[in-house]
Amino acid sequence: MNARVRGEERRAEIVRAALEVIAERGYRGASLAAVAERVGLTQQGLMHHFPTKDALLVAVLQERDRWDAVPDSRWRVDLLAALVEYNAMRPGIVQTFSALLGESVTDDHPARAFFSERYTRVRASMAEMLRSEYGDRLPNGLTPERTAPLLVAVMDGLQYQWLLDPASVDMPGAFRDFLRLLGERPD
Amino acid sequence: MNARVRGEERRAEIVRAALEVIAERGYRGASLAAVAERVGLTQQGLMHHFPTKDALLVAVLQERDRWDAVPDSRWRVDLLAALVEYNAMRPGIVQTFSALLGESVTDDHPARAFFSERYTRVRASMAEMLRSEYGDRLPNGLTPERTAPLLVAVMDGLQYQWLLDPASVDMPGAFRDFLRLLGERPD
DNA sequence: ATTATCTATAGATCTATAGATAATGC
DNA sequence: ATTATCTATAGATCTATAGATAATGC
Repeated sequence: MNARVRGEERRAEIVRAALEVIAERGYRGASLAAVAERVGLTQQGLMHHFPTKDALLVAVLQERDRWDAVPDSRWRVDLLAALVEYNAMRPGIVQTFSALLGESVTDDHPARAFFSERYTRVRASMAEMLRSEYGDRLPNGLTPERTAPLLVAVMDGLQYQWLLDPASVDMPGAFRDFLRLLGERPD
Repeated sequence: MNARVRGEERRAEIVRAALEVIAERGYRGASLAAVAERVGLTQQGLMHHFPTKDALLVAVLQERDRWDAVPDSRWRVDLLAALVEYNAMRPGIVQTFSALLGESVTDDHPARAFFSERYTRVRASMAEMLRSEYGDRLPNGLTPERTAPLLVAVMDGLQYQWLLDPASVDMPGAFRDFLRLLGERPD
C-alpha cells in the first residue's frame, strides 16, 4: 500500500466526514475543525489534503455526481421510484444535499453553479426518459419537456417535507402517486 | 406619532432588512451587523429592538405567516396559481424562504419547528381545498390527502429550479401544467 | 421614566499561512 | 524527496453584555 493510495483513502474519509457535518450544519455552518475532529485530525492537518474549504466542497459535490451516475439513456421511471425508496433509507445523505441545495440559492454560493448546471442536465435526462417511455405526449397531453421539471420538483419538494416530518410523509408512496398521475404507460 | 409606533416601524424596517440579508447569505450566514448597517444602525443598536439573533428570526417567520394568511377555507386552485405567478415577480422573497427551508433541515435549526408545523398545516389546508373543488376523489383516482403533499412539493421544488435558473424555468407555467395533470375540475 | 442609540469589549469562532517534525518510499 | 501531520498564530468575524448618552413623553 503506497502513499498515493493511503492519501486517497484519507481524502475519502474526510469527504465522508464532511457529508455528515454539512448535513448537521450546512456548508457555511460546517467548520473544518469539526470535520477534522471526526477523522482524528487537526484543522490544519485536514488542510494538507484540501487546501481550502471550497476545495473540500468540490470533492463533496463530485461524490454526489458519482452516485446518480446512471447513464442518461438508461433511466427508467421504475428505476427512479426505486431511487426514492432507497433515499428514504438514508436520511443523512438526503439531508446533506437538501441543505446544500437550499444554501445554493443564496448569493455567490460556491455550489450555485454546480446545482444550476446539474438541474439543466437532470431535466434533459428526465425528458429523454419520459419520451422513451411515453412517446412525444404523455397520457395527460403534456410533453416530456414540460413534465420533466415537475418530476424533478416533486422529488426535491418531497424530500424537504419528509426530512422535516418523516413520520407524516411517505416519500416513496407519494412519489409513486405522482407517477400514477402521469397516466398509464402505453406498454 | 408616539414612541410605541415609531418603535414598531423601526422593527418592521429591521425585519425587511433581515429578509434581504437572509436571502443573500442564509440565516446562519446573516450577521446582525449586516442587517443593522442596512437600516443605518450599529449591531448593538439593532439588539435593542431584538435582544437575540433568534428573536429576529422569529419576527421574520411571523412575517411570512402574515402573508399567506388566506383563511384555510378560502383557498382555491386558481388562487394558488395566481400566488405562484405573483411569487415569480418577487425573487427576493422566494429566495429568503427557500434558503430558510433548506437550512431548516439541519440539526437544531431554530426554524425547524416552524417549518415542520407549517407544512403539516399547509398540507391539511391544501387537502381541504382539493376536496372542496374535486370531491373525495380527483379525476386520476387519488384522494385529496394524497395529492396535497405533491401539490406542496411541486411548488417548493419549482422554486429551487427557478431561482437557480430563472431563464430556463417557467415557474408559473409549470405549476399550471401540474394543475392540468390533476385533471379537469368537475364544475 | 422610558426609549433609542452608541462605544467598549469579552469570549468564541473561523479560515488560512508559516514553518517544524516525523515517517515513508525511491 | 515527498507526504502527513502538528504547533503557533495572524487577522477577521460574530453574538452578546455593560454601561454611557441623548432624546422623548408623561
